[in-house]
Amino acid sequence: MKTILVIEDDININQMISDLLKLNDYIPLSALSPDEALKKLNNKVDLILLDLMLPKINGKELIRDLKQYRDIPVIIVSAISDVDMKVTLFELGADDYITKPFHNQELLSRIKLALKHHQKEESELTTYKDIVLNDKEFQAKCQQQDLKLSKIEYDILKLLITHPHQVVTKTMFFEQVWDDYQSADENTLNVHISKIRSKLKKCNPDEEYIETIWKIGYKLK
Amino acid sequence: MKTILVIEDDININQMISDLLKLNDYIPLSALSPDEALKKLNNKVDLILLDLMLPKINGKELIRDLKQYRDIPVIIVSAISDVDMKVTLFELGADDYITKPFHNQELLSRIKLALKHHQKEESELTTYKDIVLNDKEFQAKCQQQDLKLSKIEYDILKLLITHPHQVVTKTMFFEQVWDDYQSADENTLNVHISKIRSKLKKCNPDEEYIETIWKIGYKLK
DNA sequence: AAAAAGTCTTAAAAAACTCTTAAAATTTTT
DNA sequence: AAAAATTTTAAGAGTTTTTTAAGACTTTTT
Repeated sequence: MKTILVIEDDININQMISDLLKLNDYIPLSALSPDEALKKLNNKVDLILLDLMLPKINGKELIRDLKQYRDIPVIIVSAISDVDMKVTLFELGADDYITKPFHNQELLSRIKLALKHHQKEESELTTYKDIVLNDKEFQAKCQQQDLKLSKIEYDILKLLITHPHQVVTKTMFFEQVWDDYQSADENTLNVHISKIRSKLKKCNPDEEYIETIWKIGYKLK
Repeated sequence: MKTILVIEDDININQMISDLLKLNDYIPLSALSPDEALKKLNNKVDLILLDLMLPKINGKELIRDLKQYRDIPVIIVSAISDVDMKVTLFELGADDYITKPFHNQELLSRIKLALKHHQKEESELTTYKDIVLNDKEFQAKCQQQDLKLSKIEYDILKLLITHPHQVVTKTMFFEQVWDDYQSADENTLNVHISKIRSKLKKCNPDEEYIETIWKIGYKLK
């Protein structure tokens, strides 16, 4: 169930959109002003429908503020067909727009599409607890801090995170992390695990991540 | 004046759209079938309006064929509101879609938007921090000063700048900068990076631009 | 409870990779 | 065809990563 924040000052339109969303298995949240919208962001919000209410509010600023906290897809609902403004909104991070009056089906389509797009982008990240691996940037973070892993350390952690709760055997490490697993030494693996643990501990001393499975391997707990 | 190829098997609708485009200072080209469309691509075409005519034609294949030749923005005109299909079309390179029946103004807006988006991507300027690449003049500037890069150096920097914050792997460099990436030598890449760095440092000694990602490649930080 | 086997941590050695510089080879321009 | 510019090759210095090794520690087995 996805939660959608509807930012629209006309209480009737807001109600209408909310009802439509509810009918289609979304959880609507209403906000009649930008301030109210920012407060509602404390809830889990998966997508934002934003009426620009021009010229009352500054769309640029609002989108920046909305996106600052978390990367939530934003669809602009706009009465005007001012294309230049739309371009600017896109540049700022609006993901799509729809002009009033619109067909309900059209709105629902664009919502579904934006959610799928966003999900796809998120899927490029690998996460476990507060650890986030970003392959594109080759960056491992824990508690938003950079972990500064070497390539082998990164590969080892990645293998663990892509097998959450499962035991990753030593053989699996040797096969996947080292090209030539014949020459692999268990001690070497130990040392790398130890280093990863100490780096994780520096970031978050209260959490234990890697569990030793005696004689077999390691797993994330 | 932008040329728009209208692919739509219903001759009346095709005519109607073409008239609308002509009234709004576009040059319409009509195609009633995929085959005809591909032939018309010999003309200068800036944008494609594609009616899916489902299930008669395979949208996936057609978009791939249309885009293969040149990267032209494609807007899907669709009678159905099959969102999953739309997602696939997006993945294949459709840039936007509009569902029938649509308002003329809405169609024109989306065309204008797609053209702008595309132009922006194609536009000559690529920037990162105080580095500016100008493809048309083949000139790289930093702090307004000319960097005097060679072709390979320019290509390397361009590849980095078009992937900000992402790691550009050595393989990516070899594939994109050198035609034959088999013969590529890592040492050669090192030397070019070194030269780019020294030229950047001359321009702006206080900034570090290119970060080495050990065993993987480089990235802009 | 002692011995054996396995694991952890640390530091140092070894290996792998990168950087810079200069000279050789190639390509482009004059 | 010579000159200029670019690209590649090569080599040594420098850096980072990976492995090795040793002693302390933990779990399992006897």
